[in-house]
Amino acid sequence: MAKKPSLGRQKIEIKRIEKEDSRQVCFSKRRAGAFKKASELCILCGVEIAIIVFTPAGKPSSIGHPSVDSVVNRYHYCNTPSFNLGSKNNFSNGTLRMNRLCELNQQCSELLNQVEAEKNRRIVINKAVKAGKGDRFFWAQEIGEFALNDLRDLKASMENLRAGVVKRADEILKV
Amino acid sequence: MAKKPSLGRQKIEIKRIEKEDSRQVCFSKRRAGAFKKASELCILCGVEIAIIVFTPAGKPSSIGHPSVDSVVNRYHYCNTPSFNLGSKNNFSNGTLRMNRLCELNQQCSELLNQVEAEKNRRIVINKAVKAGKGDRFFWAQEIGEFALNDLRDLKASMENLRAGVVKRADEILKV
DNA sequence: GCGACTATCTATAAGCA
DNA sequence: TTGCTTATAGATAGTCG
Repeated sequence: MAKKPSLGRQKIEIKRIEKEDSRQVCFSKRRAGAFKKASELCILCGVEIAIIVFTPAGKPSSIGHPSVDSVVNRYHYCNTPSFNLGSKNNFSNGTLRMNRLCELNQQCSELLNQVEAEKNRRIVINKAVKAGKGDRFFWAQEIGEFALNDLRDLKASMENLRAGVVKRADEILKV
Repeated sequence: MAKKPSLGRQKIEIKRIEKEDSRQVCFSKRRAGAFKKASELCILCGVEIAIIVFTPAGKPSSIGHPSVDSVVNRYHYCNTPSFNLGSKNNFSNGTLRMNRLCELNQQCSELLNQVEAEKNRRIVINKAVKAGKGDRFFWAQEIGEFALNDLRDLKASMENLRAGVVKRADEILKV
């Protein structure tokens, strides 16, 4: 009779794969997929891109157009205020520090944007909830509470982060 | 008569998209896809990864875990002959600073993940609201508004954080 | 670890809001 | 730019060799 050669692709949860073999296989396949995506993005949109990844075994693996180094250099260059360029040979500490601060700033900007977007979505949902007339939504209630708890944690994390930044900045200034 | 709501996804050739608008849209969507893939690879396989890409407009955009810089540094370290190790002690201050900043970067990454998780939950809630069509949802409404207030606070915190980072960065540059 | 294969799952092109 | 929808193209989990 008919056999089932394969169940086909199964849905998986995005969390660490515990089985080492599976993790390794997944890594190989997805790394290839990621590199391909990068390549396509590069060709389709004519942009520069670089990916650096470390295998589970800790070996570096990378791809870049025109090259990893050129992209990384351009990245550092872009994150370095132009008036620092004259003292390029002074790169040592200040510039590295600056890069990190700039990056942090950039990430925070992105977070801000996301929060803003999320806020707007909340407004929409609120309106929907008001307009709608639901019942038998116990499960939705649970979800709502989870989300709320998460937001509390998130807020706390942000506060810690801010405190850390301020403190660190103070330390730097003392030097 | 029957209309054609959409032809759905069309096959495209992997070559530079000439139409500028389309190229820009494609870039935005695929960059998001690529970043997501990187994030999944990172979580599923527990590896470090960084992507640096420049928008068609030339602006740098990046993602990295634990941070772009830490991955780039590790990459350089791996590609750097050991004779650089001798001057380790020269990094005394810088290294401590770097570690601290890396921690902050990591916190930022985690926050990003949390925001992402929140976004996903929102989608679930949204669908739930759409799917159901009952009434008396006042509790959900409260939750929604509470969350909204939290988001406002969160946004304010982030703005302060960013302002602090920018200010400190400026001060450092003056030195 | 590397391909091959299949059945699914996921990403996304196109068009519009 | 970002979101949403539809319908399809592309990626990949599970399995075998």
